[in-house]
Amino acid sequence: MLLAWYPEHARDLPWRHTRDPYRIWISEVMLQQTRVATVIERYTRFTEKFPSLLSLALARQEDVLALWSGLGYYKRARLLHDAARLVVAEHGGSLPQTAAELRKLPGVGAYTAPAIASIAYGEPIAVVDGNVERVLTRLQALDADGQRPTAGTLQARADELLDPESPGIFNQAMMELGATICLPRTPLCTVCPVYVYCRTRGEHTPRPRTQIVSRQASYLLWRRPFRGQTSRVAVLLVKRPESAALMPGMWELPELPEPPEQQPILRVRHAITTSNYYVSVFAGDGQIGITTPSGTERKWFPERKLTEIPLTGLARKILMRLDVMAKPREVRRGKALPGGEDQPPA
DNA sequence: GAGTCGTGGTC
DNA sequence: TGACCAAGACT
Repeated sequence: MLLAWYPEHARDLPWRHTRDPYRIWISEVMLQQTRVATVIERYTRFTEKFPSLLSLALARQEDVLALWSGLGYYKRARLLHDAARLVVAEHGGSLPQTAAELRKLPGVGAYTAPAIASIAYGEPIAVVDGNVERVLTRLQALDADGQRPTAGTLQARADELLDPESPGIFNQAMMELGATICLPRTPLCTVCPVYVYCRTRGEHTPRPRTQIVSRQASYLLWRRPFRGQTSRVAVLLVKRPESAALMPGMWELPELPEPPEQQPILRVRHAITTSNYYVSVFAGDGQIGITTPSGTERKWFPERKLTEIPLTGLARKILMRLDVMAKPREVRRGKALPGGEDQPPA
């Protein structure tokens, strides 16, 4: 029933048009904790720039991170790059073909290994992601005792249900069901293809979350002509230390310890995992001193270089809102965005 | 096993 | 507006 439902209702996604294990791998890593809609555009750009595992392995880490900028969880990009080099060095450039072997690659965990193995190589092994967990928990009332089922229980139940003839399709169908029908808040039980088998019909206790705290931050946007050319503008950026726990080695605007006595040119809210940052951006002109920790690299970047360096998501957001940085080309419907929409208030 | 790591969309 | 949360991995 699920296998019959899937072809009719599956979304048309770029990575469903390929059987290239490398591309499946890229898509799975990008999709980790990241929405499909966000990944689509990034996947396309990434695979255009790095069309093969070898091209990725040969790339500089900075160029990989630049393409990842804004996607979040930058450790994924580093581990992906490390894994690509490892595959070239130790596996002759071809991905391992079993979940057990794939699992040994950095960044390939309990979900991603079976996902690649089943989708790209047809190994009969079930995936358990957030969707599958929710679907199974509801379908079989696995939290009837008030406890969330363990990973082992979920994997066992999923493997029991798996169709060994079409493991890749089955796995994607389970995830698709969770993503489009068996939704977290309001499951669409009336159109669910497995409604008659469902023990709960949507009852489900969500997992507890860690609390969000609010913080404030001020940043400086300092622009000046680039190499004396009045037609080109450069922006001052600082590089986060390689030792930083958060976003190491990525470029951002200089942060101000205190908000200066002037009106900000932009206010934005930016959520970073467990913190909500209320950010003010001030125009710099050399009057506002910036004190960066010793050893921190500072550099003036011309506008056109900004797309080529690993910026933090917040820096990208600020530079795009203030029209310093061009927005990435709009793909959908071929409708070019008129520049300069979403202007900040004066 | 719980904390941590980013971000943008949605309601 | 603010809380929720997405095809998780790692420590």
